Amino acid sequence: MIEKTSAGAAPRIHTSVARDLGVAIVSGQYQPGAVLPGEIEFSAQLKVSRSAYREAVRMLAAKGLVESRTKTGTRVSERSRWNMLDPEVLAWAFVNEPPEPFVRSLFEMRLIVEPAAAALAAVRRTEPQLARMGQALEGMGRHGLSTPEGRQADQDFHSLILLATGNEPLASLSSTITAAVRWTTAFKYRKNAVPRDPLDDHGAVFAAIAAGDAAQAREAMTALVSLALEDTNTVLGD
Amino acid sequence: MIEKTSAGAAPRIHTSVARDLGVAIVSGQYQPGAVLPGEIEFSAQLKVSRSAYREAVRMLAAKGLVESRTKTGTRVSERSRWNMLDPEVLAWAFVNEPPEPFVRSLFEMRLIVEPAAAALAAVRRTEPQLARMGQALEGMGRHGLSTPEGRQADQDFHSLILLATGNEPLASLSSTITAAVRWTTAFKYRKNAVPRDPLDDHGAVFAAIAAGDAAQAREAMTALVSLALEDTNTVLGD
DNA sequence: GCACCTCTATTGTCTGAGTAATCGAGGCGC
DNA sequence: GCGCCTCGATTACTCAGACAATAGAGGTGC
Repeated sequence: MIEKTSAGAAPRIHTSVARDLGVAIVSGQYQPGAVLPGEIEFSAQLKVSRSAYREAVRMLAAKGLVESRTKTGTRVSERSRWNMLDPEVLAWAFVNEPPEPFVRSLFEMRLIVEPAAAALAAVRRTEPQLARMGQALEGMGRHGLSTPEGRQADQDFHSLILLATGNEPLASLSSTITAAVRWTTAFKYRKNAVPRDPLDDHGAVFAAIAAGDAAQAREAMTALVSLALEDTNTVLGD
Repeated sequence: MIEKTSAGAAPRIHTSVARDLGVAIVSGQYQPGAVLPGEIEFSAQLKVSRSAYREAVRMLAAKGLVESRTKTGTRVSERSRWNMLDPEVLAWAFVNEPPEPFVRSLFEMRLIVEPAAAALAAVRRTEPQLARMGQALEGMGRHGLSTPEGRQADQDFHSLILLATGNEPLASLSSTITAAVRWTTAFKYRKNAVPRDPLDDHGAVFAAIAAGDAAQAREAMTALVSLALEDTNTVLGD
């Protein structure tokens, strides 16, 4: 839950190279099918050793962004092979302003997954999980979404619901969805379009989950995400 | 769609080391929190160079399975950080018989995602996509699920539906879900529990999508996955 | 007992060399 | 001319060895 992001992260070269290349790829700077310069040339150009460069490429390959073959070289994979659900890939997609259809797609996915997850969580959540949801909700109310603490609490809330489904693959979507929540929220605030206070919506979801009412939880979560999508649409000028 | 798996794949050392380690981790041979032996010792033990070993570790780190820190060493991450939706991780999970709750979780996820995807596909699919779905369906009927060709057609069918949603993040679940379809089907047949012919179920989904009937598509897909889950339950002895 | 310092073990980074696989060109037979 | 085969060059892959940087452990002084 409490992800320590920037603090203790020692800057490792292969990681930053992977990040830079990854951002360049997902933002379209390298089109799918394009071949990267050879290892020796490219690593020299980036002012890093071949080993560090190769490790970076391995990371990108593990996320489906590139494929390396002897003689052919390293080429950018087709978009359909990209692992868009990988939290890092998603984060890279939001470094530059992502295309509007992509943001809508994320909300569409949330509208599919989160209501169902809320329904499952309503009947499966344990007491400690419920307590932590309450704490997150309280944190949202206390700090507000304009502060990092409040946003963290928001993400925690959504994450906890997915966790409470007791479904591990579904919980893996947690990092993806919280990333989506994080970036779209930041996006909205960057545009100075501060929407309604979403605390009531979250409260309704929490109440339904606390009551163990699956149908109500599904409905409340649907409303929550729909309203968030509306807000985003307003910002995007729909 | 047509994934060339084993054919032209040259065996690269870092890939096979990553696979072996990945399988060992997801099958619980290395518990979360456990630290792997040091690079030098472990790479020597595996009879590979340190560079190859490090590249393998970078791949595992990219999938969230391990975390490396100086001095601390490389340790297996908490399960909640694992990228279970990564196609390779999922494949690794099925190398050894995965725990039963995990298989159920996958079906639960399919039950959430696929009906919604079918509904979207019904209203968004293009004619070429519909044609390819028809071909896949025909391929299933012609070869049957006992042949690799028939199973491939089955996976293609499900994959095409996710693709036809026009939702990129959702389409990323395609490889995950087809992997789930692949392994559970193989699992069932390995147990010699050949179930009903699922062709009619698929036909109903196809018809609804062809007709552009979203509600009907959702319903038919729900029925399809539910029946598949029932079959699996029978095999698992529920 | 506590704060600080040193020391050591471990990953991170770099360099340079040699290996293996693959694609394309050129030669050969028909 | 056309198809097949051989050969060579290009590229990623693998290996070995060295040094740097960092974060813990353990000792030291107060």
